[in-house]
Amino acid sequence: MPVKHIKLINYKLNYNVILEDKLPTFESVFSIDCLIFGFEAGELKILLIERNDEPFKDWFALPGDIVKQDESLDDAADRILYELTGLRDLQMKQFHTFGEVNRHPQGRVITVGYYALIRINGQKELRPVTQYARKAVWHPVNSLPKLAFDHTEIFNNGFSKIRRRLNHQPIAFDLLPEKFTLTQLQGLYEAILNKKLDKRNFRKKMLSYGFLKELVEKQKGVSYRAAKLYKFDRRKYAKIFQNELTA
Amino acid sequence: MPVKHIKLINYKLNYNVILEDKLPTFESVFSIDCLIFGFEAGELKILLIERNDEPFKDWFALPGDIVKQDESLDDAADRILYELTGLRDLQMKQFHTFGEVNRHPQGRVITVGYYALIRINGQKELRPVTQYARKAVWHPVNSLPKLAFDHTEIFNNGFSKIRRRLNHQPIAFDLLPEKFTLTQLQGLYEAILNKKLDKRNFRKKMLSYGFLKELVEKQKGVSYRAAKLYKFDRRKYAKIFQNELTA
DNA sequence: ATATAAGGTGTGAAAATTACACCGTTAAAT
DNA sequence: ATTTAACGGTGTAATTTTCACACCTTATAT
Repeated sequence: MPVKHIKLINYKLNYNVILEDKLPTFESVFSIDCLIFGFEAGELKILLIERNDEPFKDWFALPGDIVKQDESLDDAADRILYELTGLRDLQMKQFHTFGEVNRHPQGRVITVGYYALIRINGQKELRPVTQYARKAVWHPVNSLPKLAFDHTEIFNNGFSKIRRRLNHQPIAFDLLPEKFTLTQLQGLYEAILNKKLDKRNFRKKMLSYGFLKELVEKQKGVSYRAAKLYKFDRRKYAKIFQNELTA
Repeated sequence: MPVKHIKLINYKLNYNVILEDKLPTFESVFSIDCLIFGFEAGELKILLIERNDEPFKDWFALPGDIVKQDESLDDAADRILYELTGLRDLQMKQFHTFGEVNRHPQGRVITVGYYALIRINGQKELRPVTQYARKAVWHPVNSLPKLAFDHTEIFNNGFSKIRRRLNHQPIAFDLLPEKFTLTQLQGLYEAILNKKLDKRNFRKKMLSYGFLKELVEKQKGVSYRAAKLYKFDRRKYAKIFQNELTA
């Protein structure tokens, strides 16, 4: 839900007026929008900012901004995400570029969508560096509010790509703590794919890949039998993947 | 091989001089580059233009140009391909956006890569509408010359994506004539994947999908037993695909 | 001790994948 | 008429992968 709903209902109507009155327009720029997924309390979430400026002041939006003249897209993505959320060093990847003529009210803006999957770390604070984002928050993907601009479309496009990628690449591990249980892993797959999976088949298959390292350590602080912890072994994965490529 | 090799060896050295002397520079623009695949004489080919202007005059390049202020990326892709090659109505799709700072000598150019797979039609002439391309030619992917700008990288990126897509989507049929034999289809798969496939398994599998329509008509003009012709049945495919999605 | 909550395990049926070789048909060349 | 070159077309068995399915075990809290 938009943060200030009543005000915003009138927003579209006053659009052109507002723009002509107050906002700068520009000829043609690139921007980046970031789709950052996290996993917390069994739920898949994305990172949104609350906008502090027109247009779409007070709306939720994907963290995004304009690419500078002298930075590559990849560099811009890193900088922008940092400025808007305080998060750094994420290794985002681009998934699609959105170039409809009127997708942005202030001018021609072509935006490149980037995504990353990360661990939500209770410690790490989300604090925007610029004033342009009032704050950054994690929001469950299952109940997203209306987003500014065409960000809902961008989200849908990126999410469906990630869903497909999940079956081919080990992207899920980026969302989990370094040490995790198989049940946690399964819960994550279920959250992304939005369907139940069979426990025995899931475990059999995951272990059969051979890139999970079983740890001696066990889960702690649970009021039931503690589960074994596992790690994702990047080295083993690289070997397996390499073989697949050369086969 | 570049068209005028000797001249071009010195090109990079003289680069800045040339630019400062003659060429316009610009702040920041979007462009489109098109990767158009065709299949002819058992070989996979892409469409290249021979550049008529600096920079990279006389080099081969992917058909590409700058997006106008008032056209969407998809529309721009259609227009640009038409202007440079005379081809129309292709239904291209974007595959990646290239945004390194110095990828273009004249200024900051971020380019969106689009691809399409089409039938090479002996009848249809390739004739560029603008002078900026001297001509457009089909070139086998297995012996590409050095390309202008970072177009070799763009080609590699797009080609590897198409290769992967081949196993999930029926994109091959766009490259064949409407009526084709199973041997032709197999040859195409082999050309794209760059490996031999087993004839019996290939036919079994293709037919098992249920989206090929066997025609009464047979191949003509061959000096050996004529093969059955098949058509790709989009309606059946849509049904099958729909079921997969809803399952 | 007992209740609770999740951990952890195996088998059989069905489907998909892989490897593999020969005869048939046609047209052109002799 | 015969031969030759070139491709068309077909089936089976072994292996691997996928899928459906249910119960006992273990740790903790009461």
